[in-house]
Amino acid sequence: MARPRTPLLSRERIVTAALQLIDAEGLAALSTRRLATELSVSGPSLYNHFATKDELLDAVVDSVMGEVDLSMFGRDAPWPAALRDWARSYRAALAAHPNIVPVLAQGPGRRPNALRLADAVFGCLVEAGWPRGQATRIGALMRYFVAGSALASFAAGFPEDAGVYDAADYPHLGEAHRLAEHRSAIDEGAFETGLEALLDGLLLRYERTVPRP
Amino acid sequence: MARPRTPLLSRERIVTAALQLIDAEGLAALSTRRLATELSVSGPSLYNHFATKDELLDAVVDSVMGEVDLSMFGRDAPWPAALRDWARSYRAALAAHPNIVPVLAQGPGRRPNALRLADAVFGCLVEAGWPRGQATRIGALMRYFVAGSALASFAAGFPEDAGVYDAADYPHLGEAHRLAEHRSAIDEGAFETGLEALLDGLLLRYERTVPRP
DNA sequence: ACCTGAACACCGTTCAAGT
DNA sequence: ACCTGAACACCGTTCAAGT
Repeated sequence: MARPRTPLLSRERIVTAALQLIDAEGLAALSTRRLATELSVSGPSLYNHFATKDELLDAVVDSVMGEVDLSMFGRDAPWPAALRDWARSYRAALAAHPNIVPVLAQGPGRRPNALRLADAVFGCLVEAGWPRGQATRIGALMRYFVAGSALASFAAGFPEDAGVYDAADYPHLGEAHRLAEHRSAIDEGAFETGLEALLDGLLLRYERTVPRP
Repeated sequence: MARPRTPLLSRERIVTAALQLIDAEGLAALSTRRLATELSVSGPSLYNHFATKDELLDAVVDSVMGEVDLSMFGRDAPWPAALRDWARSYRAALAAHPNIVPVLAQGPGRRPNALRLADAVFGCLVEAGWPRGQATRIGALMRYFVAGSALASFAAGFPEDAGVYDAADYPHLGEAHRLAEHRSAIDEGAFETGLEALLDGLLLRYERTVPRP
């Protein structure tokens, strides 16, 4: 067939299909050939739109970042409230696509939405009176916490069969096999507890170090 | 040659070589064939010791977990101090092997060292008077923070060329290209700031909710 | 510019064969 | 029990060829 009159593919169509595949079958299921098949196209076609598979994955991550709400930073709410809302929105975006989270390891890179996000958080903190160095650190540590909560989903990995938890080896884990029953509730609770602790701790530091306006 | 008198391989030798390869050249460089070559052995030999590549990766992660110091939990230090020491040791272990961090996504699974670690933290908190539900959450959220700090190394991904940060697009990131210069210092500072904030916040909660002994 | 089929070097894994 | 070579189905990517 060669080149069609109207292009069969676009970066956007490819990214959408890739994310769907990753969501449905996991990161390992995403091969360029499989993805091409899903798009009714031959394997090498993708290389007209992305130079490498890594570049495609980068775009997929950035599309997830694009789902994160940043509007709370434009409403001059107090910074802890804005940070709380943003962290929840960020976590919700990652939790909706858990299989992509390991790819976050590459850092913000050149992804426009990731940079927009970093910019918004940093701007909010500086405007609130945080010194720029502190604002950088706080932006980073909030990202740590959110990314970690999406990556290291705690309950998810505990085997469900009680036999694993030999009492002699793990004296305190006797009921850990029950965790799997309500894993998402535990992750949610741990996230909320950690978020509040983090904000409380940061507020203490703020009162100690930032002069009143 | 077939079977040698004394085995050429062992799980331990394979895990050590795999971690070395991952540290030196990244996760993508670890193929079963490449690893086998590194061990002067033919590809399929590994399957006498691990059922799949995933099982091997699991063992590699657990060996890193084995580097985490847990001795602070046996010294009846106050729980915030023990948690602080443990978090630092945990982070140091992951920072020493950053390329393996994405694999943590699989959760503690059946990895004995990961389970031992979860057990120690949980036990310390329960002994300090935290209700079991809270202790579970706190163990999880501490892991989130540490895993996230190793995964989402904030500064690492910022491109070094200033041209990326068009002032119109990212009004607050004008100096972000300088981050790369001292990325590890920033990550370290963000981790320490977050850790203190987290512990301060948890201590507040402790004083509010846990009755004095 | 954008798609195709053929091709290259490389995967993870299975299996029969050897000792 | 533990290693080997051969084989299978599958990768990411390149490239010349087509419109």
